[in-house]
Amino acid sequence: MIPAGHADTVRRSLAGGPAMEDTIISQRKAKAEALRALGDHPYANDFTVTDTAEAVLSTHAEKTAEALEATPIPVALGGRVMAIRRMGKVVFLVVLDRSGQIQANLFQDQLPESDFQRLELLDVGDIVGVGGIMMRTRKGELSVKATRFRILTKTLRPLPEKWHGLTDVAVRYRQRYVDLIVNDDVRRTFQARSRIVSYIRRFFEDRDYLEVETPMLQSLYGGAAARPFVTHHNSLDMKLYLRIAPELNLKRLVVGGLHRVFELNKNFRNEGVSTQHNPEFTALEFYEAFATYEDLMALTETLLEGLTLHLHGKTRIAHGEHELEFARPFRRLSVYQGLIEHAGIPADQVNDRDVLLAAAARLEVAKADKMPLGYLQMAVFEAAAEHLLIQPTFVTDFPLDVSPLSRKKDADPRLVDRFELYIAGREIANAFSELNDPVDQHERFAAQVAHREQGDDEAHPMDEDFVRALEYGLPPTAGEGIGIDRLVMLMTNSPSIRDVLFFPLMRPEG
RNA sequence: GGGCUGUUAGCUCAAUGGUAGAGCAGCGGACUUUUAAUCCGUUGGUUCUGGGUUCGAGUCCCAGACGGCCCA
Repeated sequence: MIPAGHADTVRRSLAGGPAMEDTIISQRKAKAEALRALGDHPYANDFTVTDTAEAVLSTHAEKTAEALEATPIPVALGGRVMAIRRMGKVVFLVVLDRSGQIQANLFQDQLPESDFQRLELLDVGDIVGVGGIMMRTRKGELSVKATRFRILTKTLRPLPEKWHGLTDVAVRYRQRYVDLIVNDDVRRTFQARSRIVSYIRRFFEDRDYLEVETPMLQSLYGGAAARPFVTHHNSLDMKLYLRIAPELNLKRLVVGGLHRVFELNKNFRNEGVSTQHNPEFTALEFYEAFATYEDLMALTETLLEGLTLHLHGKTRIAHGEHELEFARPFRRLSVYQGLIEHAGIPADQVNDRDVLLAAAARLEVAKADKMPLGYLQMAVFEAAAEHLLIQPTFVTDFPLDVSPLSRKKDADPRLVDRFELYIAGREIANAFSELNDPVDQHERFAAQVAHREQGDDEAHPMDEDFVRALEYGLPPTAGEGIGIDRLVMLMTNSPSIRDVLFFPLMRPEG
């Protein structure tokens, strides 16, 4: 039995603290000390785990109780106790490991006496090691008949209630470790995220792309229309920006002869927080020399169709109230077509400022009168069409104004060879044939600087070194960025970006 | 930034302006095939924080903190 002195310590602590949480913690600390008194380390690391729950359950799924008894199958599992059902001389545990849950059956007459006694010091949430053989219960549940049992890590805090779990979103995000323990779907979402990232890496590696990493800390930011975070380097005493995109550095690498590169990494944009936005987010960018934006549409279709099949075994998946179909080919819609079809702009007036302004007013677009033509066209397009683009749709042929890094269309220099992929009403990808004319690039930067001087604080800054790189010759190249968080949201049917980020940005706890 | 809304035991939730409760968890006990085990007994509260109104505030008012939803 447990020495009376230590059992008393446990009981005495019941009289304890003013708050229940403190009482529970002091009770459990007393249990940890009682384990020590019995010669057990309450934070042991010498239990050898040879099996996982999912593997043993699936391997022996077909075996009958008799077969398991005739041919004993030894297993050793380690995991967290999610439930304890005490029946006197038998105790049932639900143990959760990295693969899933399994029941362990602890019969008093199957265990060393000391192991069975340790159950008195066990709480839900503790990490345990269980050794034994596989068996089936009377109800047929494939489970472990324990011949060894140890508490490997004594926990001090109680888990949320087993039935309702943890639902307070603020606590779920701040204490994601608890969320991950008790909410299976959260664990599955992040497992899916990992599979998505790994599939993408393999996809590009298989196509002879080189994965690279370029700086997050930059003395000059660029590659997107966004406001940056600013920081400071102490010993160099210089202002630094967190990158808003890796685009310009990746194109420098293509200039350097790395003709197929991708980077899958973080970007930082100084903007608000919403169900679609986190200031820190993950993006894939890839660049392929001697390719065009048309080639990238085909590549993107292949990537997403393959990814959907890989994850779901089919190309049609549920997302919120919609069903999304990822089978190739995806719909194509030019910006002009969108203005005509969804904003009611007559075909011969898509460049008519007054007609667009009237549409903007009708669609309640703010500050439309101050916008240059291309910005106005996009604002009207987004207000009228964006939310209608549920099935994967390539929006093509963007106005030059809003595309300072894209190649002009040979057939119409007011437009560029660019597309954005919309799915479920949201922008998922942005791609274009790269502008590689250094003189044109310099002029585009100058135009952006002019926009900035007129108050557009998201306008692109001048980057003289990037122009110099182009002067050495960027081969004809197409590049694309894909928002990984938003892609994971689509693939895991998650309504908020916070559901696919382990630790979304939060204000500090009060 | 604006509007609406939430915060009560470790967790999930109740409570006409009138003694803050339940279930789960915890603690004591019974129980050798349970499955949200069951049964008996029982502990536990800065009602987010600070003011105010009131004989009396979890509840009404004001301010603040931290969330959520919608809008910009």
